Amino acid sequence: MGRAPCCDKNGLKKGPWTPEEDQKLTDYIQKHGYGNWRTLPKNAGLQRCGKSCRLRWTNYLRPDIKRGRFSFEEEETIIQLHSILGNKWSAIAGRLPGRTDNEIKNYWNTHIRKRLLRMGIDPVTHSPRLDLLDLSSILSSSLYNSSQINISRLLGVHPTLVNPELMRLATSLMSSQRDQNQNQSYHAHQNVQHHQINQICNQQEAEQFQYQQQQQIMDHHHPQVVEQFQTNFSNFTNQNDHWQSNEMPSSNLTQEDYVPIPTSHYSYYGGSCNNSDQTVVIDPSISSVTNSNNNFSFASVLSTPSSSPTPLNSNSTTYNISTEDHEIESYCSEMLKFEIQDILDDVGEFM
DNA sequence: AATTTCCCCAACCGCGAAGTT
DNA sequence: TAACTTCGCGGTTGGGGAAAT
Repeated sequence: MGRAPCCDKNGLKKGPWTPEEDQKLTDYIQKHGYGNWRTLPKNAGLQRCGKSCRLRWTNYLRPDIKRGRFSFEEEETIIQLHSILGNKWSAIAGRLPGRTDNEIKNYWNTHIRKRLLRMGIDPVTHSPRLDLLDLSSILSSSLYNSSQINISRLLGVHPTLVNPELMRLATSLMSSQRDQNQNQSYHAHQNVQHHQINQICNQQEAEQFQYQQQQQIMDHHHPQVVEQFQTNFSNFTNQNDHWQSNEMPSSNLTQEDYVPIPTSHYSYYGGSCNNSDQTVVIDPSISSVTNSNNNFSFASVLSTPSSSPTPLNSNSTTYNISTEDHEIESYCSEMLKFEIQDILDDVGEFM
């Protein structure tokens, strides 16, 4: 309903805070608490609006704020939570003691998001960029009979930014697609979707549903490939014993903090592919990956997404990669290549 | 050394939710 | 129940420092 008058209309100060202002605000809050933000600046002798004071306190002056670079564990937690919550920065911040929503938001936009893009992972959906595209519908309309598919041109991506294995996978998928009947079992698929809608019981699942629909396009058109992807990822995690299911990350997360992940879309964690199952799956990516380089969780960047309004940047953007960024990125890239290669092998056998 | 471009992040803005009268 | 106030959130902006030219 009503809106608080803007600071401008009252001639209040805007812009960067001075040390004197910081001191006044800190002193006042330490003595009286913040109570009513609207009246606080007047009482504290500040020519600021309450909103500005609140922001300054919560994002900068609060004594429990942790400063400095985000740790691997914090990054992992952010990515994991973002995959579940989307751009709910305050909710994510609530799981990261000492970090503010603003700080996490900034860090996401300036570091993590770019890194995921470089790795070919959509920061909105947390899925490999390829399956975001609904390639089947794009290609079936215009390039259905083409033997050579220029994926990078279709995506508007510079070829060097596309993992060649992903390119191969896309081509393979499109080749198999060519032989399939577009309308095959479509109505059965719709019934499954309807059933799933009825199963959606909480908001987070509802947020995931839109993405699930995209995934189900893949499920519908390429169930064998999807199943192989699952199986391979499961095999990989078992073989390498990387997932330490009893361990928790350094954050305060507990198992109860993780929402059940519906298995109606294909899972990167090796869960069931059965569309009608509603098995509760605890996300194994909460466990750290023990690795000589770092303990960044690969699964966390491939986990179940939620809708997010964050727009994708142009893929043609080039980035400077810091040493630490590069370590994380190269580790994840190697794991991604491992998976894709296995899938390709199995797809080859299947075809 | 000067200028331009890029990048980060503190701060602002607008909106909806929640609370109060 | 409507009108109003306050709070908190997410998206965006722009100043300033760093890097590139």
